[in-house]
Amino acid sequence: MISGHFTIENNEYFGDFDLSLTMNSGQTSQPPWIYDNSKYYEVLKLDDVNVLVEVSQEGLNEDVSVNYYSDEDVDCDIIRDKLFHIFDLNYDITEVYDYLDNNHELKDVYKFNKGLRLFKAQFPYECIISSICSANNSIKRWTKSISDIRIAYGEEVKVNGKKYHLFPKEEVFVDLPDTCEGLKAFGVGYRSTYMINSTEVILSENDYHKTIDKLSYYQAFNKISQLEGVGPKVADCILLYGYNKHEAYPVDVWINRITTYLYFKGEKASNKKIMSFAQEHFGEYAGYIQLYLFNYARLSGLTEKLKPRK
DNA sequence: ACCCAGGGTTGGC
DNA sequence: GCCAACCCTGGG
Repeated sequence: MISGHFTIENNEYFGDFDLSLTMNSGQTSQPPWIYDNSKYYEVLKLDDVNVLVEVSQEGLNEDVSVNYYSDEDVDCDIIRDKLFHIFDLNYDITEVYDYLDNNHELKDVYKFNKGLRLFKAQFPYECIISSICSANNSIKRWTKSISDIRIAYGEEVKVNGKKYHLFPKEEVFVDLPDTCEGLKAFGVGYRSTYMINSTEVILSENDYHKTIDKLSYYQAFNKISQLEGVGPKVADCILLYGYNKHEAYPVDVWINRITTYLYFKGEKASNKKIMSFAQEHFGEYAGYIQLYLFNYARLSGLTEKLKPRK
């Protein structure tokens, strides 16, 4: 067993980063990593080598401490690159801060989101399944389903006597015992057929993920929407968290209420209308603004205020 | 015991 | 475009 350590310092990225806030903000890319004794654990697959990372940070913009463990030799720059990708640390987020500052509707938003970043999936596929699972579901429930599926079917890595799991690959997923029925044991309900059928479509293409990567946001949206269980909201989540397309603006009930409250004087608007408004108005900042508005509403008490009265 | 809601999508009209 | 139905767990 090989192990090593490095840190990510604040001056290596632009803007703010808060690991815990990012990890626990309910983004549909994946469940939060395993949390134990103030540290987060996840298995990364790097050039086909499994590496367990142990990541911690004392608070906003503090040094991020990374310990890693693997059976094979790994270059710690590759681990660093992967972590930068997952937490979107290559992105100069101060552009978003400036945008918020210069738009009076969004003035209060930043102070509830200090250090919040996109929490991107290691593999687009895990994001697709997580996002399908999140539809008409609660955060608590879909994250448990996904975690349990990983433990049951994902590749296992053992470090210091403890077991960790990757998300299963497409090939494993379609071959699950009893496929759809078996999946239901994890509390995913009717979404199990969506998951399996979509996986089959992905596998039937030559390199599905690479194809999506190369497409523009708009083209990618149309293609990903063809998957079963993927409507407009889930499609945008997948594009944002799975394929790093920042123009996506996933519209759920809350984003609908918040956007109409801030920009439509509270008048009712369809999700479709809100989506196209956001893309024209926010452009490449749409994804972050959606993330920040959702979290802002959760933390500021705005959700209570916007709940419809019966 | 019953009812409701959860970061929606589907299929029917 | 609008509307009911979909599974299932946790909480009133």
